[in-house]
Amino acid sequence: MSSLRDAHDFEQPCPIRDVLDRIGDQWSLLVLSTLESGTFRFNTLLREIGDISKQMLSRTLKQLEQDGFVTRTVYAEVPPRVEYTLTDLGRSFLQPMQHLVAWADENHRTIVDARAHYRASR
Amino acid sequence: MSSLRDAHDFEQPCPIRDVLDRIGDQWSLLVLSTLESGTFRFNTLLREIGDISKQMLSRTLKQLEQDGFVTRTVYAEVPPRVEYTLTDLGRSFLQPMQHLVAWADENHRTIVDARAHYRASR
DNA sequence: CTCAATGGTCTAATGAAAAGACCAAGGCAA
DNA sequence: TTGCCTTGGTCTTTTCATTAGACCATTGAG
Repeated sequence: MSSLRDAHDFEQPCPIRDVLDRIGDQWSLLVLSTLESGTFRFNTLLREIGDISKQMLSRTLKQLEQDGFVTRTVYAEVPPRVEYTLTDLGRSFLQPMQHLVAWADENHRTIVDARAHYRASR
Repeated sequence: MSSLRDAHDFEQPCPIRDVLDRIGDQWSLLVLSTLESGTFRFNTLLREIGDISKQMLSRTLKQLEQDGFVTRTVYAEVPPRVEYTLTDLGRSFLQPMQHLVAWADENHRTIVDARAHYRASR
């Protein structure tokens, strides 16, 4: 198993850095976790997420589709209907993410306190 | 335990979103994982990471210090010596990250293949 | 006396992201 | 028949973050 640090030994495109580059942006995680609860149309996703722009949702979905996390299905209707849903890969990715979520829950207070303490000591 | 999605129920600052906002940027993870292997001075970190700018390293370290992931120690020498090291919190954070790293290793090929397939089907 | 090294900060140029106008196609109402 | 509505995007403009690189104070070495 490689470590995060190996990201700089560019023998090949490094797995972690490659994955984090895609997933570690502003929106991917939020889109993936929204899709966790089912299939969504474009505009529904937009409303669900709330503070993402059309452009970024479009771009993020395109990347996620490209990397095999999400499938895009177009129905030949008017007005058009396009549905997005998680692939098995996408679902499996959310599993390690849960560890991170759990950690965040456990340690959030500590972090908030650290910030308060930092500000107090300026 | 809250889910990633709860990020939008702004009762309080949501743990996950709060943590991801800080940690999910371009550099924090890379800095943290570099510090995993010990204590570093500013310029050494700069060289270790390689493609980060002074400004961003400075800013990233300041945030990590603020959130309690990293300690900053200044020695009254000339030229100045400033050392950065992980706190217990910082080290504990890298634990759930390992799950993500492992996932990336396991699934990287699948992702690369998905990309190739996507490109092929344009 | 000058030069190098450290840990930064400041400024100017570049790149990415957000906001919102715009588009095509057909259904529906008047 | 003339609008107007809806969807899923894209294009353009403005704003914001990031980068590259100059600059700074200090002092020990040559």
